[in-house]
Amino acid sequence: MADIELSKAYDPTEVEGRWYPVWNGRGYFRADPASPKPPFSIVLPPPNVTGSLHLGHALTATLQDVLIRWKRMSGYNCLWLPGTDHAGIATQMVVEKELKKTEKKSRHDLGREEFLKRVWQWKAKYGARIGEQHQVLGASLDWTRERFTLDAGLSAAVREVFVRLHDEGLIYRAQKLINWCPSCLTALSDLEVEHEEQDGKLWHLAYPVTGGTQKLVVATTRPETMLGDTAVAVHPEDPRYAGLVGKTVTLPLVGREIPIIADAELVNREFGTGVVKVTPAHDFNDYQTGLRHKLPMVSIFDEEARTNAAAGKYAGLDRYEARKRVLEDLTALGLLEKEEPHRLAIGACQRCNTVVEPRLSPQWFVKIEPLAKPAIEAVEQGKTRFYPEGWTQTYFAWMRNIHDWCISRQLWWGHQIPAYYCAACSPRLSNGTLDYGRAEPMVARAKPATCPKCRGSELVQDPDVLDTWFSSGLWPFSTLGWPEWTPELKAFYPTSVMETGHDIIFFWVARMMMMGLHFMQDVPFRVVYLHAMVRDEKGEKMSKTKGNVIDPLDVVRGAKAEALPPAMRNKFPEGMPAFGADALRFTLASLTQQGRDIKLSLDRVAGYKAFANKIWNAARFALMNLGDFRQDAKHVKDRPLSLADRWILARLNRAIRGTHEALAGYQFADAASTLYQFLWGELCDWYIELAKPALYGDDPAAKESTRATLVFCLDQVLRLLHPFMPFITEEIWQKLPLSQRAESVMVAPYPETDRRLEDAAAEKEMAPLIAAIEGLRAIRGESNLPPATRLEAIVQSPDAELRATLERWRHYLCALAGLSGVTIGPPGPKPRQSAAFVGERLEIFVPLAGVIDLAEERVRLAKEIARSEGEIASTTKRLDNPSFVARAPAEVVEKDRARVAELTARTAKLAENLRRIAPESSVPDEKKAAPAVASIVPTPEIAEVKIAGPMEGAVDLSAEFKGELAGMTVPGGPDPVVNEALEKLREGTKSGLSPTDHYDLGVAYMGMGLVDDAVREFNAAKKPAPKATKKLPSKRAPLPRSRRAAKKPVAKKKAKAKAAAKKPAPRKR
RNA sequence: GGGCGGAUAGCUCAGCGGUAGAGCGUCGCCCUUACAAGGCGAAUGUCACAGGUUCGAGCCCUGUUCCGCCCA
Repeated sequence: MADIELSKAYDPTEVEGRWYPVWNGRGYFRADPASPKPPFSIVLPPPNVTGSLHLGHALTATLQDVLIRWKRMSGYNCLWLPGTDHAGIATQMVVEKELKKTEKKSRHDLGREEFLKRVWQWKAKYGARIGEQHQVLGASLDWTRERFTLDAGLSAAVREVFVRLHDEGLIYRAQKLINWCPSCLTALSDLEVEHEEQDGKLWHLAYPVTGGTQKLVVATTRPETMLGDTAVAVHPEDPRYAGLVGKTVTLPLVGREIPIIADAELVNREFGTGVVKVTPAHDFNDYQTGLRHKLPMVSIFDEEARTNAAAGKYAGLDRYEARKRVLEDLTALGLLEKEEPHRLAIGACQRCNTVVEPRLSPQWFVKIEPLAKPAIEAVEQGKTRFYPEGWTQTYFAWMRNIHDWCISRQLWWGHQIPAYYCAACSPRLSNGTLDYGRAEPMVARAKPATCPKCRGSELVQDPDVLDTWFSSGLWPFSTLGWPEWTPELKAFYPTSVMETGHDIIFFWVARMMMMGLHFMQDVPFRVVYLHAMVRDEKGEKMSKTKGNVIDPLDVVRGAKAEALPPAMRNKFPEGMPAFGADALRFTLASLTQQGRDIKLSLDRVAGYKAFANKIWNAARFALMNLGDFRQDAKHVKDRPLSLADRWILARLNRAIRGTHEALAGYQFADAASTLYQFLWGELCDWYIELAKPALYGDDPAAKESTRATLVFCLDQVLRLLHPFMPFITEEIWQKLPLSQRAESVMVAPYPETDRRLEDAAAEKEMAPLIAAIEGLRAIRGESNLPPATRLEAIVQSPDAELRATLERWRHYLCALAGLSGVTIGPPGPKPRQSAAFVGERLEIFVPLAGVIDLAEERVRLAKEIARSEGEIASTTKRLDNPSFVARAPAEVVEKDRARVAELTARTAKLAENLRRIAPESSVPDEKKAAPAVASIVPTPEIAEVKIAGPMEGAVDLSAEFKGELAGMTVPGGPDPVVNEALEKLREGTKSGLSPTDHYDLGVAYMGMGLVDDAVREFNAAKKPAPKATKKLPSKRAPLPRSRRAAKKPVAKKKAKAKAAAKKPAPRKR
């Protein structure tokens, strides 16, 4: 296997292009309804057939593929069913626009049949693109079961549902007020209207009371609709208008006499004048009022929202023109009393953004309440669960307040309504065409042969089509063959998970719930996972006009600059690099923790591309060092393993557990982060480094165990990662010298936790090693020592067992910390002029005065001390509180006590070391070690008075402190170093301070707890002696003592170390 | 008007009672033969504001202010 060489850098484009056809060709994506394995199914939310994938689709594809691949590898019989939606209005509009552009024709020029032919052509041309894009993303969809909402089968299902609901009285036809788009010329459901608050006006119009001089003033935002007023309403208990109810007003401009009615529901006494005009044919509230009071309903607009004959002399105007004219004329008559600014919500068509016009027209409706009730109960009973949970309430709120659903659309592209009219006996309009509004529909699965009434044989189908969501509401079962009782339906309904964007919870999720329960007597899915909306990195919605749309395929395959939208071109003037599908998928999965928006930053994608490269190189390292190793049947734990081997296997087991738990809870980001952390933070950063001595060494047994461990870990982690990064994992996995290999990682079993891999002892043993290595690296890093400089270290520990451990693994220490040698022993004489690391139960010294920058080392130690003391202070404060000790759980108190003890010891050691590396001659004797700095802390009061913060600019420190320091005494004993420094300050030497002075001053500051100042002095001590004045760092003035104490300087351990060492449990949920 | 989500490091976000975290970015030192798409080290936070509960509060409660979404 030694011949296997990977290229140095991972090239996603080359690799990703190869695998999809292989997987698909081998039939891995195909579900088998006859399989004995437990089923797991997801139906892909069908994208618009003529559209192209955006990042929201990529997110959907990623999350679903993660679930599907995970379950497939876990032994489930997985069905992931792809398909597309005919998307009625959207598609028809696109094709109409194209038609206008290329042939300058409208759909009416072509006629219905010809136009539909064109749409089908369009579908044939672009429909395949969705599929191709999913393949680029690696989505393991079962293409043999691809569906389209207008397929014959699905259309049959739609007709069946329509007829059955109609027979059950749940679908009816009625003349009702509906939302109408005057541009799309169709009815819309409530959901397809988008409300937006705008600045508008409120006009006060005076209506003269009939037969008198009195006027009623109504307030309205739509004065033009007064032409269709059929009443004015007041509140029944409004004293202002008592006595007027029952009288009439004469509608200005029109001359119609209309009643004054009392209606407590419609009228809000506080709003406007307390008098409301009632236009039942053009306002939903007024419509209800009209029904309550049996008012006439006068429609004044035609289908394009232009005034019709009912508008009298105003007929033929656009609604806004009509408004203008009405206002002009009312003004002329002196009936416009007032005009004031007013915020109002405007409803606009979801598709074309035209302001919708409520319109009275005959439409088909679904009586929704009987369908909603079971859908509410199913969720209440937990038959379907929402993730994130919060959506449950949103779902309930909508479902409990639901209105009948207008399902007919005056479009051509869609499922034509299976209702038929007799051409012979149906009423006709004056122009001779059939009057569908009054005709009696016959609902049937197929066109009836004759009219049951007149025996006429010419029947015409209702020209309207159904709302697109009507057919998509059936998607979870219509795609499985319903109304036939197919094996697929039996095996895969209810589906396991519905994963989609939260924006269509009402449009789609709710309707699938209702339809599924009604026709399948069971919920359509057990779990609904609703993902956030993908936005650009600034949180802005992606839109073509903003030019910030990111095409997932550009991210995957890269794009030339000129092919990018403007915002992207700015970011990538040289063109967008190919990040690869794996990187995009991993990014999207990692971002799912965010709230309702996902801000996609391409920097993040770049980061995960680097991650892919990291994996690639880890594998490359392994393969280069495997020699002739081949995995055999022996379990990895049956080999003689090194500590590092045992440790990484234990960590692997935790990663397996973490991944499982995260996926089971739909915590995609947690799973991704667990894998990222394990692979990079543990396998690469630690294990591979620890493995090098063995791999490069001469011990064949050590080599063998290391190789076995490496291969085992890679095999397992590649499988774990496969659902997220299918391509790179397959590419590498194929190259591993495994004993029992499946054909592909995607059909290899998903790793399960294995008790044999657990090894708490190894983890515990590694902890001090890692701590020691990190300590040594910190010393090295702070002194800016190049890695080439080998160091000699002395480790002292009172713990014999720990000493033995270190002794045993001294080669790890040497290799990873860059040591030439290490002496391990019990606490004893400390080497002079050495850097020191104080860990738990061990101290490390690096006694190379010539190599290590002792000044840097002093700063480092000072900071360590400060942190330690800070934590001691806060913990002690807590322990000093009697109620804490009394009421807090014993283990918490005990933990705190232990922590204080540990930190106190640590501080003492650190302080001692700080003293021992004092510059010049102030190195004290080993025997007469001065007390730890902590013990000479002066009282805060003194410190507070003493140190005024250095101001900006040059300050003569000695002058500033002169006098102030004169009376200072340091309680806790005469520290010669501190006293000397203070002495010098008191003298106020004009020539400034020597490095030693600065150092001493630093020590003094430390003693006072003034960390910033101390650090500043230690830094100053590193520089050559200054001139007369000393420029202080102009950073910020130190905080007052009290504030600073509140700051919690805390010893921060790197998370890596934390994960690697003590804390055994990885982060959950 | 009702409801929901968000406000934590420069940026994007985890954390939801017991010592403030990650990724990216920043700074320093290194081209150490898996990886410079890299290694090692470092710095960085009045956890929006104001009250309250608690021995203890980003975390729970009550208000407030911003930002965003949904429904009427």
